[in-house]
Amino acid sequence: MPVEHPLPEPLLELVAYRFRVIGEPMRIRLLEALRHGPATVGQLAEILSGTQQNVSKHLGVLHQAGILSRQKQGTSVRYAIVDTTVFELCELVCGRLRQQLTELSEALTT
Amino acid sequence: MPVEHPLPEPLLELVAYRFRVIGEPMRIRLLEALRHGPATVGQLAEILSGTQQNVSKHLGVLHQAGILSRQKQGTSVRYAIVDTTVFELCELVCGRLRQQLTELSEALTT
DNA sequence: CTAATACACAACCTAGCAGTTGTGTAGAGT
DNA sequence: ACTCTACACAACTGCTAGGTTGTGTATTAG
Repeated sequence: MPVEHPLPEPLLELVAYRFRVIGEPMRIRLLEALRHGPATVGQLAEILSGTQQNVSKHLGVLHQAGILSRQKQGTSVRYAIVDTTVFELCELVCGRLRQQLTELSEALTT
Repeated sequence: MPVEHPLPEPLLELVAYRFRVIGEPMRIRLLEALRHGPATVGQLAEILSGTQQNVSKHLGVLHQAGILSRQKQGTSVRYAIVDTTVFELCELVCGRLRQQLTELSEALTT
């Protein structure tokens, strides 16, 4: 069943919050980095050239939103993707953005 | 072709910005209201119980992002959806949220 | 021309969030 | 016990953006 309209206010807040969680470049980069497999905070901080605290903070946000899973391994913590729909979301937006850009360039050249 | 990884920084910013644009309850409500057809600023302000200025501001953001079209009709301005992918995005998130909630309630009852 | 309508723009206040810095904590090695 | 490593938590700063208020602009009616 499709979602009823209008959306109830609490669900509305949740949906908006979910979009805002993904609406940060750093967090998208973290999701991209985790796309090919789990990684620890330190690994991600090194790959993305971010501070440990900042990366940990963003990972915490993604974890609390239910997008990532957290697993302790000794002193390390491994994060992994559990909500793969985020990639569908990103590709939908990417596709639409490229469509907009091509339309714009066509409008400029004609 | 799928988007290359890692995403280049400018595209990353655009994608993140697009998510942030949709990541506001008021704007989602505006999109929902426009789902069944175009409407003017005044109509939307009345339907959603918002001030004219605030509604106009949010509509401007959605228009600048290429999600809405703007058409003057006398003293009124009619906005309409041009990017229907926003609804796919919302339904993806809604579906995922409901799945999370059911999983959570199941985990609580067992 | 005057007035009313419908909308957008600008200034302001404020809340929220990203990023940094400092500190606390838990596990592994010596 | 001591130390190092890896991570999280808390406090602080600065910026961004939402909401309100006030004002400007264009169109229509009288």
